[in-house]
Amino acid sequence: MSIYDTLNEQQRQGVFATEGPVLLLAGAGSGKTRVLTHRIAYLVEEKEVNPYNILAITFTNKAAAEMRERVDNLVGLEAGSAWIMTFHAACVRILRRYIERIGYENNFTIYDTDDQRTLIRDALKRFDMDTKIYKDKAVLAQISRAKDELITPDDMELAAGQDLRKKNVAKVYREYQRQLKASNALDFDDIICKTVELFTSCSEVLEYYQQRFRYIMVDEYQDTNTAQFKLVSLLAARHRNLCVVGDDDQSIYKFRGANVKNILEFEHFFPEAKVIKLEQNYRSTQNILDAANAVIRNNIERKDKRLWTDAGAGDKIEYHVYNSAFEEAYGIVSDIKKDVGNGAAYNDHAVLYRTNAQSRSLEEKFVELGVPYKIYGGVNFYGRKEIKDVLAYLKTIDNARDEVAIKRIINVPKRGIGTTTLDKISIYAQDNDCGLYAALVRCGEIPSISKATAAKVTGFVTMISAMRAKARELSVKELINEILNDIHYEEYLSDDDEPEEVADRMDNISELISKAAAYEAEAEVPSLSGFLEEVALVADIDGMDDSNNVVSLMTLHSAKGLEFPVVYLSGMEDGNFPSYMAVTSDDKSDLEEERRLCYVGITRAKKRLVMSMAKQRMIRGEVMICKSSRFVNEIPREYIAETGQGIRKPTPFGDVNAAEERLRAELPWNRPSGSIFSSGSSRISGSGYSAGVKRRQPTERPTFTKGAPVPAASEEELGYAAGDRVRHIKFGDGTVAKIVSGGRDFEVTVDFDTAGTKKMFASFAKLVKID
DNA sequence: GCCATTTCCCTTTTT
DNA sequence: GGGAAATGGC
Repeated sequence: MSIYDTLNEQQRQGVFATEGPVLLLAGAGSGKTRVLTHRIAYLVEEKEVNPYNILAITFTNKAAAEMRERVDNLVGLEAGSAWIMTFHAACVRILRRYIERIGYENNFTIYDTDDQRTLIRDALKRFDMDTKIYKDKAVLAQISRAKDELITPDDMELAAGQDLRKKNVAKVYREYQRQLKASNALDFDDIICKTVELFTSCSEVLEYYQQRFRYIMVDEYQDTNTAQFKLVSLLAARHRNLCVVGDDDQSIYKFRGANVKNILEFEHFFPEAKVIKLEQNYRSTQNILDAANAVIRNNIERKDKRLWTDAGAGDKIEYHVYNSAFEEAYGIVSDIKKDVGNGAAYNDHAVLYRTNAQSRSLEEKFVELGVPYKIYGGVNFYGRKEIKDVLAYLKTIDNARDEVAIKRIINVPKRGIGTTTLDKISIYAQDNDCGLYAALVRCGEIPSISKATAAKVTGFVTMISAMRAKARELSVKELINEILNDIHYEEYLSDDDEPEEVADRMDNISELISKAAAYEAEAEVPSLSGFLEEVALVADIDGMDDSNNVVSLMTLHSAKGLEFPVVYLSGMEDGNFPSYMAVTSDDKSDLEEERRLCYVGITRAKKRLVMSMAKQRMIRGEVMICKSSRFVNEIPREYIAETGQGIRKPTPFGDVNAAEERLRAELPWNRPSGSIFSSGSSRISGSGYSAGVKRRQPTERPTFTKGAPVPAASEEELGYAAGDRVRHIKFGDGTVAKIVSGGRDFEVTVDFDTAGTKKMFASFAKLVKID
C-alpha cells in the first residue's frame, strides 16, 4: 500500500503526470493541495528528482506553510531545498541576489499601499494636478493595473493618444517610478515586474533559474495576473514541466489585476497540455454543493463543471431574515453559543462577510455574549501609526535612500523640522541630484535654511548615523528598544494621546518586538532587511492558528482556501453582497466576480451553512433599507430549511413588505421635506421593488444579468416618468431621459443640470419628482 | 512652524 | 461615524 492509493483516479493522474504542462481544474474542496503535495512527494521519492529542482508557488504564506508541512510529513525533511513559497517571497529572494543588474541596490525597501499613496500624492502635487480630478487612490489603482499588465509609462503614454487623463496618469506613473528608484524601493507590483525585467534583460540569470527549476507548480492559478503569467512562462520555458492548479469559479481578485484568461486559455498557450478535472468534493454535503452549483451556474464566463460528493445530502441550508444588523449579530453569536453548548467547538465556526466594516457589530455581540473570537484582516497591524513610525526608523537605518521613511520620521517626535524646511531640502536635493539623505547631511550649505534649523537637521542626521552604527552590533529586537529610548517615543505619544491609548500603542510595539525576536530565532541568516521584508509580505490571515479554539471572523476574500464545519454568511443583502459597485457597474463581469465570491463562501462550509440578512443596516452612519441578496434567490427553495435552529422563522413574505413599507415611511428621505443628507451614499433605498425572502425557481434568472432589458412604462411604480424633472441627493436636479425595466429594477437615465448624464438603478437612486 | 478647526472621502475585496 | 488631509489663525 503506497501513499498514492488513497487518491481517486483523477487525483492520481494529476500526481503522476509529471512531465510537460498540466492544467488541473480543481473545484472547491476537491483535494488540490493533496494532489500538489503528493506530486512533490512522487517527484522526490519515485522519480528521484532533487528537491532543489522543484518550485511550488502559492499566493499566501499560510498556503505555503501548509504545503511545506504536508510535504515534510510525506517525505520527511529531505525536501527542504525545494522552494515552496509565495510569488512575492520567491521574487524577493531572486531580487535580493541579482537586482543590482537592473540598477537597484540589494537592500531595497518594500513599499506598502500607504507609502505608495504618499509618493503618488507628492507627484500629483509636483505636477500641480487637480487632486479633485486625479484622486490618489484612483491614479494608484490605474498605475498598479498597468504594472500588472507589464505596461511601462512610455507604453501608457503612447496608448493614451488624445486622452488627457491617461496622458497625465502616465506622467505621474513615470515620476512615481523615478521616485521609487531614487528611494531604492519596490512596491508590491514591482516585486513581480522587476523580476520579469531582470529575467528578460539578463539571460544568464534567467538561464540559471530555468536550469534550476525543472518542475514548477502554481497554486490558485486563476488569480495570477499577466506579470505573474509572464514570470512563470519564462521560468518554465526550458523544461516545460509546468503544473498549474486552479478553479476559474474561484477567481475573485480581478480588482487586483488577476487575469482569468491565464487559466481559461492555458491550453492555448501550452497546446500539449494535459487537462485534468477534479470534481469530486470531499468537504461539503450535497445540499451545500447543490446550492453552490445553483448559484455559480448563473455565470456565463466559465468552464462548465459540477461538484459532487458521496457524503450524502446533509442538513438543509438555513436562511434568516433579521430586522437589523444588531439582531443578525445576536442571532449568529447566540446560535454559535447554543452549538457549543451541544458539544461543538468554537473553532468549528466561521462568520464571513463582504466588507470589513461589518465585523464591528458582530464583534460587539461576541464581547457581550462572551464568545471567544478572532477577527482577521481589517485594520492591518502594520498599518498602525506607532508600528509605521518604528518601521520607518528601521527602514531609514537599513536603506538611507528610503525617502518616504525619512519624511515620515524626520519630525517624529517633533524636532522643529517642518514642511517648509523639508521642502527646501527636497528642492536642493532635486537641483543637485543628490538624494534626500545626502541633502540632509549637507543642509548647512543651503542658503535659505537658518543656522538654527540646520543644527536641528544635523542633530537628526547624527542620531541616524549613530543608530546605523548600533544596528551592526545589535539584534533587531535590541535595536527597536534603542530607538524607542533614544527618541523618547512613549513621552512623545503621551503628548497627544490619552494614557490608555498610549498603553495600547506601546502594547502594539511590544508585539512588534516579539515578532522581531521570533524572526531572529527562526531565520537562517537574520538581518534587518530580512525582518522588514517579512513584515512587508505578511497578511493577517497568515497568522491563523487552527488549534486556537475561537470563532473566526473574516471577509469572504480572506476565507478562500479555508474550510469550517459551520459557516455563517452574513449580510446577504443586495447592495452589500453583491456590492453596490458591482450592482451598478456597466461591466457585467463585475457581478460575476461577486457571484464567484458567493460560491467561494458557500463552499467553505463542511456541514452547516447559515445565511442571513438584515433588513436595516447602518452604512456610514446612515440607515439603509435592504432587500435579500439575488444570490440567495438563486438557490432553489428545496435546499433551504424553513426554520433555522429555532432562532427565528424566515419572516413571511407579506409581513416583510408591510414592515418595510412602514419603515420607509419613517425614513428621513421619505419625509415630505427637509432632507438632511448631503452625502451621495444613496446605497439602498425604498423605492421600487422588494424581494423579501421569496426564492426564484432555479431556471428563472434575473433578466438584468442577461442584459436584455425590456422597455416598460413604469411611472406608477416609480412616481416619475421620462421627461419629468427629478431631484437626486448628490447630483441635484435633472430631467429623466429614459427608463428601462431591467426585470427586477428600473434603469433610469437622467440628464442632470450640473452633474451630466447618469445612468442609475431606480431602487438605489432615491430620485424624487419635482415640479 | 504649530495647533485647532474644517473638510473631505470613505467602504469592496488585498499579496 | 471616523480618520486623515487641508485650511487658517497664532
